[in-house]
Amino acid sequence: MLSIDMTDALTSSPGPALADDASRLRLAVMRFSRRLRAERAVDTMSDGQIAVLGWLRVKGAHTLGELAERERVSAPSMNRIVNCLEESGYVTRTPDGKDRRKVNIALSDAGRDVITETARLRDVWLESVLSEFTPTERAALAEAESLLSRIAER
Amino acid sequence: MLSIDMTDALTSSPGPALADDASRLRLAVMRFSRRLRAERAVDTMSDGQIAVLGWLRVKGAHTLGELAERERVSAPSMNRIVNCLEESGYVTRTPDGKDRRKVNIALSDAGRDVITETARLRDVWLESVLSEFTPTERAALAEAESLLSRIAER
DNA sequence: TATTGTTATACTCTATAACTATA
DNA sequence: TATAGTTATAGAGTATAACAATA
Repeated sequence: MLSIDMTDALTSSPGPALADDASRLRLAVMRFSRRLRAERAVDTMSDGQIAVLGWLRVKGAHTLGELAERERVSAPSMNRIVNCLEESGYVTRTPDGKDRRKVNIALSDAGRDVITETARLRDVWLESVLSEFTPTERAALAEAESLLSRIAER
Repeated sequence: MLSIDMTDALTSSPGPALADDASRLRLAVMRFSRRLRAERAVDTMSDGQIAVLGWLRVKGAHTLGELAERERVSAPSMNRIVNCLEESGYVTRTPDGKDRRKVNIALSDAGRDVITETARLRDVWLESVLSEFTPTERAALAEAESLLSRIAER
């Protein structure tokens, strides 16, 4: 039977070490996301709503299907998120001129304001934690952010 | 040493850069966790169940309250998770000898088998992604795993 | 007929409040 | 009275299936 050394770091060799690294990374990310969720009780926007507004702010208008694919949720789930945002006046729906089946979803002025402020509020806790880290550790987390995003897009 | 894109990097100065880093890290982790969730359709165990079995395997028996605190969920939520695991025969409940209010939850033999196999299945995808990364990138992710765990424990 | 978006419905996970048993 | 665990209930988020409009 295999005995796996839990102290192993990531190595360039394949096998048990790699499987263990994958497992540890998965568990760490899941715990982290739950911890982050525990900090969001102060505001009223869901993870999905904030992710969509943040994405629209950076990348501009997208169709519902594009947003669903981007956030890795089903079309009905994304529709529900967009409905909430529209009711709040944070996004607008505009039928596409060329393909009238499509609907372009864009950030309103109110949406732009609220994503800036809400994201700030949600980040207060994480920011305070990061401020206590060393520059080296923060650089490592910046690197990780990039790598995690790359993995998530696969 | 790590190669870091300075337009994205965490810097040692406080202020907007730090807030932006926190925001980006948060969004990346949330997307990653959703992506990971999408890979679990093949099996029937929830994130919480897997996290608990994995923790019990490494750390041995714990009370319900300890597990709830560890996983950052409420006691009723953890109770529900443990109920499912007990019905499946993967954990056992044993009243504590010294304080009869407490209940020790321990991995059964079947639980030990299933966590080993299930974790392996769930890690197949992530492992295949990691195998295509460079040793430097994988070292960065190992470092991130440690840092994310530290943050989650705050 | 295929695709985009939407609605209807049900399921999972989570939390708060209330309850039981023990300290 | 306080604490550990459990039960009852409700809310948020998600998915699949079915439907409508357009290509």
